[in-house]
Amino acid sequence: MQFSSRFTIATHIMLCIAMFENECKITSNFLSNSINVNPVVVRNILGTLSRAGVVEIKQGIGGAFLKKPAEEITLLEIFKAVEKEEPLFHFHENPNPDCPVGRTIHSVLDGRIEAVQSAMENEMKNVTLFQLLEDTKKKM
Amino acid sequence: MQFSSRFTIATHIMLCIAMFENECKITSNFLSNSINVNPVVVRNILGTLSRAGVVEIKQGIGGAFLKKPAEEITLLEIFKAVEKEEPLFHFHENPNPDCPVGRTIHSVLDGRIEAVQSAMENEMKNVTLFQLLEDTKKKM
DNA sequence: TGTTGTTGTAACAAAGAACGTTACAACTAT
DNA sequence: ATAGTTGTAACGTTCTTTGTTACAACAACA
Repeated sequence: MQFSSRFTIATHIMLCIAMFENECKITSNFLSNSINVNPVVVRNILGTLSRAGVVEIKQGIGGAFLKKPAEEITLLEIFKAVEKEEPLFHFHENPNPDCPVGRTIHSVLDGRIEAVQSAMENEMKNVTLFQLLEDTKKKM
Repeated sequence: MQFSSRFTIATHIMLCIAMFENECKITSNFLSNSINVNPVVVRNILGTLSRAGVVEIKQGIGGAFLKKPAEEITLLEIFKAVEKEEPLFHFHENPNPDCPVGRTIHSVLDGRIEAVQSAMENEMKNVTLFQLLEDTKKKM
């Protein structure tokens, strides 16, 4: 199991916008060239980022811009924009209620699973686009 | 994206063994009845748990047993037994080395991604089968 | 007003993963 | 030998991911 590459692509998109929005027009072609992926893939992901309220896209004329300061955009926001809102773990659906374990497995495990998911999300919440931008500038 | 139900099924299996191994013979049929899933699915997962060294299976005669005390078996061990060893996030493969962002995106993001994965794994490492067993007994 | 460069989206295809199922060889106590 | 198991191969179905073509809708601008 792996998260789809939508997340790393979306992060790449956000970084490019943050880095270049004042230098040139960021079109889906520009982005697809940096990411090396089909422009339609970029446009779709860009669309979800726009609906999530982190970027603004100029229709017709073209161009993408951050809708918030990079300091206020976290990895978690990007992640949630491109991943379906669903529990991280797929639970088997119909454990047998006649078995003591089957009857209780959900209530025993649900909290633990949520804790795992929270741990993951908290880690992502602590990383901002601004930090990634600084890291990128340092490595350029 | 979701982790496959193999993980919750495997945990269900481990809990059943821990709970009943001294009371009755734990066969794939017994387990499939509690979990409500095909016996072959159980046998496959039981096989990976056995290869991971957490259970022992009696061939021919049948029956599954814990190979370590429940206190020493963590959710992480169960998780790793049933999930492929691969990075949690699928990175887009060929970012453009001629773009400053494309050139550095890997080195900027890899560490952050590992931190997310570690956060998840640490959370799982802190839960033992023994704790789940106690929780189950309380709720019975 | 027509042209040009965009975005948004539908439609399709290929590949892989998840899950369920049948079938059967191999094994072991009795 | 029999009966109850496990191990595993072989399918089939469904869903997700990823890439692709095609084209309508849109907005600046000559």
